[in-house]
Amino acid sequence: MRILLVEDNRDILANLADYLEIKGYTVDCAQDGLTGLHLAASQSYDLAVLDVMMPGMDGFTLCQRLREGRNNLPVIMLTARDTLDDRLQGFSSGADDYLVKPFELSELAARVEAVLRRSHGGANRLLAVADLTLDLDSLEVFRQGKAIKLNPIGLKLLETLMQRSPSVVKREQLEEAIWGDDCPDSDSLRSHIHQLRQLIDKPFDIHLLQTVHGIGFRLAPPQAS
Amino acid sequence: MRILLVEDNRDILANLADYLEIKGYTVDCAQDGLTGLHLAASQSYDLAVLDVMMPGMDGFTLCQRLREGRNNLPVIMLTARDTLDDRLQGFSSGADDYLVKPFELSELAARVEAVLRRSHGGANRLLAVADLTLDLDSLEVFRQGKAIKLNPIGLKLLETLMQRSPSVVKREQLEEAIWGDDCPDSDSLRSHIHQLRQLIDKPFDIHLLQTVHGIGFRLAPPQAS
DNA sequence: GTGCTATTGTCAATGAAGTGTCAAAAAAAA
DNA sequence: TTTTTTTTGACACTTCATTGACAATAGCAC
Repeated sequence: MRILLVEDNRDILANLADYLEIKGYTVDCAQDGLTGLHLAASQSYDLAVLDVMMPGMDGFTLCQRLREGRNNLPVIMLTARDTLDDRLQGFSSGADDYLVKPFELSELAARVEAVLRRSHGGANRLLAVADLTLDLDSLEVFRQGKAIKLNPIGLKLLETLMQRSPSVVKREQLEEAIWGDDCPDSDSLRSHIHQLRQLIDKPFDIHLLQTVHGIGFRLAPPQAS
Repeated sequence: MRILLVEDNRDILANLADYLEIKGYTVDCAQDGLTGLHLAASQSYDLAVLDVMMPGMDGFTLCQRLREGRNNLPVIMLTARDTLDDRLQGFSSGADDYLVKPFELSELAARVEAVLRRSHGGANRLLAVADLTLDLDSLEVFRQGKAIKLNPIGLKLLETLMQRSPSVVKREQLEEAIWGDDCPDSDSLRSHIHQLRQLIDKPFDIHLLQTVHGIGFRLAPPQAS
């Protein structure tokens, strides 16, 4: 696991770096925000630990830059207790966790471990088909970066289709996935498929939700196997 | 607060002792491990600060003896920078924290404060979602630097939502988190969610507490992945 | 190709279920 | 007691699921 550590105080920096290395992490250090940003851009890290108070680019700004440019690199912020209140409004910069100075090193280790667990092996189950994604934990649906709001049934339908993509899913299988054993009399599956199409396909050029006449439906880019 | 300080170098010992006493602690000193052990056995301390390199009984051994004999006296170890193995051994012997020489006195004070706060109070856990924070020890809630006062149920609700953020938390999970197995007959969860919204979302522009119809609620900034 | 039939797409309306809101009663705490 | 917290019920409102009707399409037999 690689950690990027940005902290302007040389002693604290050395202390934290030593400790994290003892814990088995590979640590790269920077003493100012700009250096940290460059490192983050040129290297690949699993986690960034940023001090808030730094000359030049402060931790908040650095965190925001990281969030803009790269994929979601987890961030832990270090902040002094007496500046906590004033700076809370800057906390929308998107850090994953915060640590108030002074803190124990073991506390830092616990946070690092927790954040890494959450971001890596964590319960972040994400389904993706082409440019369509479904996060099974937050139940957020995105296509081409746009958020899409779905009903519970729409979500269940999409989940089933995505999990089996690009296979065809039979109507009966879809109905069972939604209603279990007691399906409604008339086939209201049609309506739900229609509604799902309206939301995930209609606003876009490429249509992913395809009908296989007499059998069922499949979710896949056209002419894929 | 009583601190036991064990350090063989007379000058350093005096320096540290003076500083800690200025900071308001009561400090007992020992210049070797055996004396330190006797003091620890006969007196009652809140914290021990031990040098690693000492003639006779070294800091590690002393730390282990302390751990064997007495209840959990918190220990901070002082170790030289160039001895990495020492540090590893320090943690296996059960120290709560350690400091690499040379260090600033203010750094020592910070560690002492942190260790004492944890051993007396709880761990300093701070949950954060966007600009909303919840300190699990003091049970203080802040948003944009403003303090927010919450009921016990509101706190429990917020804690559960923050811990799982940005995942959706099902109604049943929230109800179980609050009431355990015997939930109230009617769904008073609605009222509590409503009240929580009034306090943490209504006064602000960005609403964090989102409802996922038919499923539950989630605490997250809108549209964020 | 033509016509027939089963299947599917489309849409609006209905009723059901879930939710937001508020205030008063009940319970608990101070 | 007084105060705070929690529960409950009522009502309005939103969202959802289901249904039925009709049009459009695909597949099949001829």
